[in-house]
Amino acid sequence: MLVWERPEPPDRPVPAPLNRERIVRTAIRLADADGLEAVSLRKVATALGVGPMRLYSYIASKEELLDLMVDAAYAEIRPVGDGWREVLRSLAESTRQAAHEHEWLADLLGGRPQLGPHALANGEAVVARLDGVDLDDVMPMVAAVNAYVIGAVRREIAARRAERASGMDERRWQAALGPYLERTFATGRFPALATVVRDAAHLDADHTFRMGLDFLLDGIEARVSR
Amino acid sequence: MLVWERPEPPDRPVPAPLNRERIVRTAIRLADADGLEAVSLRKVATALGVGPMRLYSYIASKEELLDLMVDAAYAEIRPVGDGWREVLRSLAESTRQAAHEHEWLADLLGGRPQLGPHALANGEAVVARLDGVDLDDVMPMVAAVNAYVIGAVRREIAARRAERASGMDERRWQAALGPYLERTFATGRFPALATVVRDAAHLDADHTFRMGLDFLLDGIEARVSR
DNA sequence: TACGTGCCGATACAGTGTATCGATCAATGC
DNA sequence: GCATTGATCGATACACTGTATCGGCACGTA
Repeated sequence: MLVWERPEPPDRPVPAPLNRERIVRTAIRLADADGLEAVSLRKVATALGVGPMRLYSYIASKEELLDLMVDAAYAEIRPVGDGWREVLRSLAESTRQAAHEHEWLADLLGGRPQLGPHALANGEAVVARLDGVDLDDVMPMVAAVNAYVIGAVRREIAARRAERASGMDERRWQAALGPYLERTFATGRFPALATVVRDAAHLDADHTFRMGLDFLLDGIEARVSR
Repeated sequence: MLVWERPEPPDRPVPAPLNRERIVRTAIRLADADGLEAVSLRKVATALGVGPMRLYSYIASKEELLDLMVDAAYAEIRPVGDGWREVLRSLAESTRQAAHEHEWLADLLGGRPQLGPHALANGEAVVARLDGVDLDDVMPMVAAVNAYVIGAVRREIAARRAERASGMDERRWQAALGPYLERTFATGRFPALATVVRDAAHLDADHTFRMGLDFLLDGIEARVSR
């Protein structure tokens, strides 16, 4: 077969100059699309058109890559507003929104200390906007809000995934979980819980998040201006 | 070589009757000793003296094993006390204590919906003790406390691990982290943060946890008795 | 041109979760 | 009592993981 008849080999991904940013962006793209378990050094490397070991010039371990991903996400989390209440609320809401856009964040947030530049810049932005607050109150306030957000977001994303996993539509979810809870409650072993689940008002995710956040901010207000 | 000269083979671990409880207890023992990454189906099976695939008669996947571990841990989390404030505080404190005894809990809490019998029994115990509270307030209150605890405990355990990992003593930790922060702050890019870290009072883990919890409970109080 | 040197990445290794399917054993039918 | 069937169990295998190793290559220097 002559050259002319043979098709050219497909374009290889050009060995573009590598750097941490490109690596992290690629990993985030994979994680956004298919979750954290889709992020392996081999897959990231393949997507970049390089061998797996190439990445080890830029990171020392996979954990470092995950740290870099989280720090990159922190770049999207910026509090705005005036006054400590607005600032903390906006910190919480924008963290939550980042986790909605990058569900894998829910798996990583709070899992390791965040000391990267964007995380620190985020802390700086928050603290700088709390300038009216007593210096000794700043850290506890921010820590409490962050703790609440991390936990709330984890539960929210976990619930979302469970729904999604039980068949793509919400029909099956109710078909699978509803009966289980019905049967469980029917045993009579959880009467108080059954009553609450059956009779109390059910808030959606947004309202649940905001209500908890309001609790917290109200409580902070009571202490800060005591 | 005659039989008499040949040593008997070493005692095999007797193929003790298997059940989920033994499997879960073994997995928890491994996780307590060496962390979650020490829990592999092979290691659990080996510790039980059986082949890996044997476990699949009792669980459908590793995730199910982790779910069972979390549910087993919930058996140790029981709120006590009278009045919603005492109950919620005790829920928070006993959850935190369980995570101190089983650090791997910090990795799993909030990661998947908890619908196991012990988790439900825990919910039942909490809700049953909140009988004075308006029915529509119960879930938001409990959800908020749980969210806070999950986040707070994750951060606390993460910090503890970081210290422990940077050399067994605390010397190296300060030798490694202190200078990094010093250098970072010395750049002048995080002035407000630097001021707080350097000049504000530093609470230990216990006080930080309780302070955040107090914020939250105060805020709940404001709403519940409005 | 010859030599030393540093680095890059192919290969290899030990480990993972789990699908597969042949061997084994109990129960059943004659 | 024996043959056959059926179910069950677990050894083997597979695809994949993170990362250590080290041969070979390119490059800078003598």
